[in-house]
Amino acid sequence: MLKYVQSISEEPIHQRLSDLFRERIASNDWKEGNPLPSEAELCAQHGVSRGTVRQALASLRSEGLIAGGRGKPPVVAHPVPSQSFDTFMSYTEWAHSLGREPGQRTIEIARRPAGEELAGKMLLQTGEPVIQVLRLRLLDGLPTMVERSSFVLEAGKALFDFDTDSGSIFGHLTSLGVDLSRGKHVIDAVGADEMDASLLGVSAGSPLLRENRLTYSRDGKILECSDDRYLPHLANFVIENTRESKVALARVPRVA
Amino acid sequence: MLKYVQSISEEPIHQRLSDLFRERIASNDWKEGNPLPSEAELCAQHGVSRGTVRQALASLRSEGLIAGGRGKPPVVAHPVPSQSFDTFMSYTEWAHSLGREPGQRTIEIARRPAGEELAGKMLLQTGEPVIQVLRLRLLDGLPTMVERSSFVLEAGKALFDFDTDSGSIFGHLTSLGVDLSRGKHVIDAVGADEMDASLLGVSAGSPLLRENRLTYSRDGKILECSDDRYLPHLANFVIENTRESKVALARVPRVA
DNA sequence: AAACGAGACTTGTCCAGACAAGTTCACGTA
DNA sequence: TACGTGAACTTGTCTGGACAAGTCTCGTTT
Repeated sequence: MLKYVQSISEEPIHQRLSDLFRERIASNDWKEGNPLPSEAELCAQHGVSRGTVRQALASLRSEGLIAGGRGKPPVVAHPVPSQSFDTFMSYTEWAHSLGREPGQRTIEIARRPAGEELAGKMLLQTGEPVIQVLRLRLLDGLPTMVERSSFVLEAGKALFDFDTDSGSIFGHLTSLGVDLSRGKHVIDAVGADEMDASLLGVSAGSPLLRENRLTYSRDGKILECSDDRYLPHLANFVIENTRESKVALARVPRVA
Repeated sequence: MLKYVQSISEEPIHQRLSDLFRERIASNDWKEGNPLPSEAELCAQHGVSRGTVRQALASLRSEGLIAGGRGKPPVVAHPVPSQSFDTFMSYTEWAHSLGREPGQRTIEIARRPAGEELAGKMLLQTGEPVIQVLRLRLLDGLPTMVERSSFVLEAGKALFDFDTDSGSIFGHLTSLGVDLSRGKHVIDAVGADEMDASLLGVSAGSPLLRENRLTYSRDGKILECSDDRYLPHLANFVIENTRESKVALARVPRVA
């Protein structure tokens, strides 16, 4: 623990403190429902002023890790399991975080002009070239998801000299400095088409869980549009929400 | 605006300020991408110290409404549309927020002992009585979703003297003081069974979007377990996440 | 034994000041 | 004209203090 704190000691104190507190909660050192030490104690223990301690606690509070009221010490709240941005955005990261082995079989990678529908989704001109990748994704060797990704040229051109069978496109792009920083995910259900059926080993028309994803850069440019179809008995989505802390999610009607 | 601030003037200053700023962003008075006034200006305008202004801004920052870095003034961030807890939890609230007309046809309401599977989900003893409601939900008169809800006795007994055809169970329970304050939603896809098919007017086996919901009280007790099946061309789920602000959501593997 | 109340303790709120670190812009120089 | 340099400005960080408001404990009173 100390090692960690020291290794990043350029970070501001309040952030080191909140990281430390987060870790204590995660490691069950501070147990759910138990009260935290008082602010005065924390000040003395770490040799900082009350404002700094409060700044660290405010960070935890905004994440919903602690809750409490005036007069009584804050208590460790019910932990809402939440995946990091990388884990949620990247299939490979996700599988690794579960201790499973991700895999993929690239069916095709192509450069072609965007059709009308795709161009509309990605806010491109119809006919603008995009890079399209069709892959079957595996989990511990078993077919789990069919991925149809379309990249804008700027992001996708880096894929031709990348072995798409070898791993994470998300990770590869990130390591190249492409800043994928926002995702919008529309989740619905769809019947398997002929391609889905043969790849996933189910019969045509059987229900699949579909995630339509748009990935944005920091400045709001759309970089990727994806249609991922999961075997519903193999993967699904979990959302937790509470009255106190707002969560960015929505159930929306789909226009015909 | 002033009226509003005055009417709740018992609230702390930093909260009134953040409410005011939130409103300015919502009303497009402060436009997306534009920088906010400097902290010094805000202090002078409202006659408060910098700490208080910063406390208000920190609140907006934690909600992802503003973003910015050291040296330059914070800018209004891309608004991530997010539904309130009530709107996400209650079908009736949801429809109303869209300006649509919600409806429901109660197929049955019954008290029966919980089966093994349900008892496991709700952490009850097998055979403990639960109240089960089966309803077809409509949107502007059109069948949209089949809802299978099971309530623990404590919450469900209030439903027998409630006309389940008349509106929101969530709203009714809330008005009775039942504190539904947390939800866990597992989203997957499933083929329509005979009952779903006849109610929704589709053929058996066609793909439906399923939400398995557990509703908790403030102190962590499970009050409701629901299996909602949507016509996927009529409703789906949207999740937005960014690298900066964490979101409570997860994609999880489903154990066989 | 139960109810009440004073006081200690804790958190919430707000202020004023100081320095560090980054940005912006105008001015002077090459 | 193009380029750096530096001052002014802005936000981030941290401190110390003060009072308000709520909680808890324990001793006293009923």
